[in-house]
Amino acid sequence: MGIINKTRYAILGVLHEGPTSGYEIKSLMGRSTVYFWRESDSTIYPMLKVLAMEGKVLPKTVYVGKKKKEVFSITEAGREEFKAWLESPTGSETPRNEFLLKLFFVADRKEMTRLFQERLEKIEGIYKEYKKIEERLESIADSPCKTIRLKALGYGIALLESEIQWLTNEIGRMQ
Amino acid sequence: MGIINKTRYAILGVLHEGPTSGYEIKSLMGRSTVYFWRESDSTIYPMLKVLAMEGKVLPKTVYVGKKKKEVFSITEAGREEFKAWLESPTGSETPRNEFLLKLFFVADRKEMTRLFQERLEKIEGIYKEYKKIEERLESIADSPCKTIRLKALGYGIALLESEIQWLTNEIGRMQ
DNA sequence: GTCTTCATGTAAGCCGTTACATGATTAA
DNA sequence: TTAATCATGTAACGGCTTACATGAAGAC
Repeated sequence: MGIINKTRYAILGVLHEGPTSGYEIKSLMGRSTVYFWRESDSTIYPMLKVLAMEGKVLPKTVYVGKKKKEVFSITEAGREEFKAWLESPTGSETPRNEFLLKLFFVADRKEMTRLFQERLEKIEGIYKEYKKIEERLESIADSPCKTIRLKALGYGIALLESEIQWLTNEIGRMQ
Repeated sequence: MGIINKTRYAILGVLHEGPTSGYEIKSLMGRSTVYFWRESDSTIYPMLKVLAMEGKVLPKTVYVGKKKKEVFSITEAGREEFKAWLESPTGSETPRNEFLLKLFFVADRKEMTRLFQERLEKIEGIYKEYKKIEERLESIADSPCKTIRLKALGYGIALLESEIQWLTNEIGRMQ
């Protein structure tokens, strides 16, 4: 029951900040939300059409030089739906974490250490990416949006840091 | 391509520790893996049949009193597949975290604080559950399995603790 | 001229959830 | 005797991923 598909909110969220084309949404997500919200290539264009039919977004054909683009802007109805989603209780993610599943079944310390090491390497990579994004964000001009984004990013970074610390500590102790 | 469906490993993992019926797997998962690996009601029985056809598990009809049960035990082939999975590189979870998506789009501090509060309440609930499970685990007899499970649980607890701390700190600062 | 990026889609197929179904046993 | 738990499934639908398709503009 109820709406399961949340691609619409991700799209409305991007459009909330200004008119954008499907392609731009795609590449923007590839640069920003990938780590916590990934959309497959093929989801965005059809969803934009659905949203347009529902009157939540307004399409407009725009020419950049000779290139044609469909640029979508959010409508009042779209804003309302987006706001309602933001304020609605957040559904829990479907708990499917393969790493934790393995951890649960692991039978000896050696295998556990290997799992921890693998995990550590992975999240250290993500941590570095986050730090890069943070640097880029810090270099742009001040704005309320910037402050909030930095806080959101800081949240992710803080969690990664404590995980890295725990894992490093544990791996060290096990050897 | 490749195998996406990991229900099989969750099942093999349970059977790895001893013969079990579909119903028992279901209820055991409901008590233990729910927080990081949820299987829907209807996935387990069909998967057991598939695994039986593949020769990874061996079904056996057992009577408990007058009650009929299908009890499955893992075969050598099943053990091998399970071990191969445990040792294979862990695929990253599909990143779809609605909370972080909202956090990314949130436009003002008030809404952000509300999000943090909602999140805090939720993970405090999970934290309590984890602590209960930990207590139960600590009370049973010592075994290598127990030590490892406790460690895995400790991992989850440590992460939750640092998240709770961060959120509490941040909410306090914002008011 | 060729490669990359921009730009927009369709189609097949698997995966998973929800709802639907059934029936026996045991505890209250 | 009624509710809960044990016990085992089927079917429909929607969501998401992968692969497939197409074509223009600009960079090198």
